[in-house]
Amino acid sequence: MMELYLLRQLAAFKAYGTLSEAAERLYLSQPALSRNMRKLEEEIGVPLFVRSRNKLELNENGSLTAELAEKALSEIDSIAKQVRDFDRSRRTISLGVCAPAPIWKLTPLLSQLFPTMTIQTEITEETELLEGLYNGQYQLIVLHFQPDDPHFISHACGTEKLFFSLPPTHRLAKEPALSFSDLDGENFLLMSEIGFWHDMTVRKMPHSRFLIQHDRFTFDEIVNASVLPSFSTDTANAFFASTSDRVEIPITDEEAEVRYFLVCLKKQEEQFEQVFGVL
Amino acid sequence: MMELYLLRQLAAFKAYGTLSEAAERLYLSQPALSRNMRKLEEEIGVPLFVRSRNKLELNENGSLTAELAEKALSEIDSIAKQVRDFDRSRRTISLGVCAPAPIWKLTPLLSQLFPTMTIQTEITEETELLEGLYNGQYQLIVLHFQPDDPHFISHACGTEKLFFSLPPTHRLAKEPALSFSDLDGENFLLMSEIGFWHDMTVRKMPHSRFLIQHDRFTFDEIVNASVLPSFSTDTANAFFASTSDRVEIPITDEEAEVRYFLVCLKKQEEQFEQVFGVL
DNA sequence: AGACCTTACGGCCGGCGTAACAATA
DNA sequence: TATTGTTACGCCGGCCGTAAGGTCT
Repeated sequence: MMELYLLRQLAAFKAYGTLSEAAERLYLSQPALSRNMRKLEEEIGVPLFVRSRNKLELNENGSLTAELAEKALSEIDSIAKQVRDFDRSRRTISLGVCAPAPIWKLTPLLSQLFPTMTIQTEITEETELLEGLYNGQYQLIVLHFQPDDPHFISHACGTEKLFFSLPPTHRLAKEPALSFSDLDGENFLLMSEIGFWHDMTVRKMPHSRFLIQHDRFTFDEIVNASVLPSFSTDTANAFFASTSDRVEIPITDEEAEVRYFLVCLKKQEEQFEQVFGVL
Repeated sequence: MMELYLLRQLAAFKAYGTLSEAAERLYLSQPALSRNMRKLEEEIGVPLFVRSRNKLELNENGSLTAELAEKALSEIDSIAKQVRDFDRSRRTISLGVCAPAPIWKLTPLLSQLFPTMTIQTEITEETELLEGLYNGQYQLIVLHFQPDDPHFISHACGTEKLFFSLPPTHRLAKEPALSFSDLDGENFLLMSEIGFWHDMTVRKMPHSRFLIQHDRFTFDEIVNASVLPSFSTDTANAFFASTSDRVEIPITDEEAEVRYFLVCLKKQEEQFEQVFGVL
């Protein structure tokens, strides 16, 4: 009955070359290691070492054994990790979204409907979302359009409308509505991690520069303390009361208003039907 | 440090369904197994079982663990075998031949030149010999023709000439020479394990039947006690003095005399150059 | 009552460390 | 002399078995 500690010790001997060195690395006395290598040799029943009077080396059998041992050991050692990962994935709902807004509504909802599950969210781009839904990385995704893949099932889960957020002193602050092109060329303050909104604004205002802030608090402070234009959305305002004196001006381009769709694999429809029911 | 006996025990529990049954199969007390399954669970750190008051079942984590364990265990258990096989193959020269005669000369020769090696011989057919030489199953093969594959190196290693062996009373026993066709239709006594000679005689004498004997002693006795024709060869006669009163008549067909060639892989030429030198 | 799992307690075997020795460079 | 490997001896932790108890059918 091949014992694991012998294989570990053999692998260490192969790695470190001498019994003394290997024993030290293994936190083991050197005589113990010497004994155990003999034991392994006897157990397998063929010579694994060439023994000079005070030198020990692996022969071909020993090298082969050590290689096989390394492979088997790494497999054994990975078992616990694989099982833990599997367990965690079983207890986790991974939600991939194309923008932050859907998270604000869906996370509390999912937590309530699946109280034993951990809700994990990730903002990334469309292609990654679709791929991730296929390969099981996400159980649920939110897109800003309705996918037509028959393997998916989807349901509208809210809208979001983008506004310019201008200081009252801005030359266009009195306008009732504006288009992207009206402010194209001005520099904007922008949060990072806003999903597709980033790509959209960059695309619609190719002459503007966007000053990316990674920290929400910093962003708010700079917005209040500067005259740089920025963006806000109806959804964001509903969730986070803002104390700034900024003027919010609707954007007339049709891309400035999006409908979100919550999507899951058809074969997981049953698992999430409650969620779709509530929406 | 994942211990193997725990995985073995888990695999047994999966296989037999209850702790009691598994413990019995493992020659282990049932409480010990119960304890150990708990220990494994704690070591991995996630629940592996669903525990009713007096029932224990694997949950999904447990099933996964058991599967991974089975795989890893079979790998571990095969290590010793793999190493023993490797060691044996290292100490063995496998010689594949197309007929028995070359064995008689080559086996003693190889034993003498490689006194620490075991010489293993096998009679099989041409295609297997060539394939076996390629894939390492044989280090040396003997064919009855010279192969032209550039990966091989070959050297003539003797000839063998086939004779009819007829009782003195046979109607053709006085002929100085005969061809296969002269005796086609008669029933022959034939040894098994004679390699290509079997196919050749069957092919050259399609109307004859061949009475196959697997035992040499039986064959000799029947030859002496019957009037059935059989075969002999010059090489066989040189190695094994025969006491029968049979008449040996040369066979005129050109296929009745063959030249043998010893073949090895070119890249192993060095290892066997002594052998080729002696031939 | 019988089958199953769990907890508690004590024994024992196996792997380890210390010590002492032999050989090489 | 310093380093390496081997042999001898006694300790101790961990795994096991027995015994006893609880739950379900």
